[in-house]
Amino acid sequence: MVDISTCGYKCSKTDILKQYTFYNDANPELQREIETCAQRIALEKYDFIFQKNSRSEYIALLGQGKARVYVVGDNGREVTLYHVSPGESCPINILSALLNQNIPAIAVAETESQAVIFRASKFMQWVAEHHIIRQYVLESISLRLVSVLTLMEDIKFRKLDQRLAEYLILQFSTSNQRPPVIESTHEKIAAELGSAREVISRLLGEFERSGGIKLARGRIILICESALHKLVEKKRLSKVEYSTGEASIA
Amino acid sequence: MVDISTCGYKCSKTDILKQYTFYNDANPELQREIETCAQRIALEKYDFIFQKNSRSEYIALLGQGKARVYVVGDNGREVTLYHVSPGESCPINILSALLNQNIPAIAVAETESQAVIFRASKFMQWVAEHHIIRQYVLESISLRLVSVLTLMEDIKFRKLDQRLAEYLILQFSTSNQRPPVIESTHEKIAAELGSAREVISRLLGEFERSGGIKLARGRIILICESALHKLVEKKRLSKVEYSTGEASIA
DNA sequence: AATGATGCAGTGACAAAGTCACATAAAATG
DNA sequence: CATTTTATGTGACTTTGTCACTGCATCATT
Repeated sequence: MVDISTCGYKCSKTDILKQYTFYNDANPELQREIETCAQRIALEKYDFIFQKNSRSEYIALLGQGKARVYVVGDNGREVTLYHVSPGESCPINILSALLNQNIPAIAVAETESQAVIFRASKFMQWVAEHHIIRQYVLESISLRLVSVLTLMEDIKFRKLDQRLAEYLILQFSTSNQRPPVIESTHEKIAAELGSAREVISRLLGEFERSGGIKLARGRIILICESALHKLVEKKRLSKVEYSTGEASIA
Repeated sequence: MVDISTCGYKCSKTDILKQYTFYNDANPELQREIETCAQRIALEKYDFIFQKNSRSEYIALLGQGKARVYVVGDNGREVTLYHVSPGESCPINILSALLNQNIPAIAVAETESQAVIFRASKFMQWVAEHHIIRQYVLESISLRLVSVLTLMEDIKFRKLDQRLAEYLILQFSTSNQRPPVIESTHEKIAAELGSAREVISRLLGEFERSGGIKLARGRIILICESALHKLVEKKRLSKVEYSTGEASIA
């Protein structure tokens, strides 16, 4: 656990809160109340934020760092549901805390992180009293619900090589090295995509042989981005053909 | 579209609303307002309730019948996300309507159905003003989020034969015939489980050969329930072993 | 009763992905 | 530099999905 008193940089409660729209849009009175109720916590890399089937009376908002929310199967395989960055929130946390229900997933800090937490009861009161907070909660839930459904579609309907190529392109794009590099293991990539390590290794091997990337231990180097793009585009004729229902609310 | 004026049985707005806890728990004044704002609609079997990427300014509550909410892939394969029965609600509908966002799934009436609808703006107002409504909305969202995550785990981590056997047992248990019968096609079962028809056919063939069921066109007859239970139990040692995180809000 | 149309189920060959049991190799540690 | 840990490679096999069919039951129409 990081000693809070010693960390001065980008670490005050308000610095964290300022990254959240609902705080910025709140009236000064509410802002002051939010500040007062916020408790600071620090997380080290790989700290658990919540565990499956546990309960929490706190809602956490990340100010720095990144969290990964995922589910695990009996065999130890994982599927990453989504990542939470500063300014975002986690509906699993919010809903479970507000309703005091078992948490149906796991969250860990992917990096050293700074956050504030609120008692669920206090937060629920704000949800009741302030349209801004209510809107924020509903929007963040909706956002993640959509992303989880998209993930579901990806997992069921898209080929793994396409998803992997897409993932690599995205990760390369966040690299500041030249040529772009991903510092990760096959194991971690498998957990991201909900696959098995061996399968990822095999596919990466193919990608390497076809000249798109170069593999090294714990590192993937981009050689030819268009080769990866070709993999993603392969078979992607989106069918947008609706049968017309009779009665409908939409 | 069924002619509303001619249907007398179990069809008044209040009959529908009485199946919802938030209505029953509401004060008389709110009850009256809900009744006033509710508009009746009738749905025939296979009517679409909402389409993917459409929008709706209405929130629908089912009073009779059943709806299926699902996603479809390019190849036409489907995954059923959940079913909505009277007294329940659909967070995809609620969230999309309240936030006026694109609907990320499809819903159809599985049977002839009766429902009431509300304008989203009115409903949002109730969410703001009444704790009962707010609680209902959050609870129903949470319920479905958990069920979708459970579905995700099932899809990724459990073998199809186990899921199928479990599904059959559940369906047989709702049959009022002796011996129990499921009136459905392999195609529909595949859509429920997010698999392909051929795969379901194969597995059902195995189940028949091993004496658990008897197959007929559009019909599955239960022969030996314990044979199915054996399939479900096969490999199911739930691992409940937590690694203990350092800092945690739960 | 014969004719087709339609929807449902069965099958065989193959491809994609997951599983298992290893071997090997690169870093990290002492 | 020897040992341990962690990451990766690989082959054999199972499960699931895909494709291209075939056959068969049911229903409606001659």
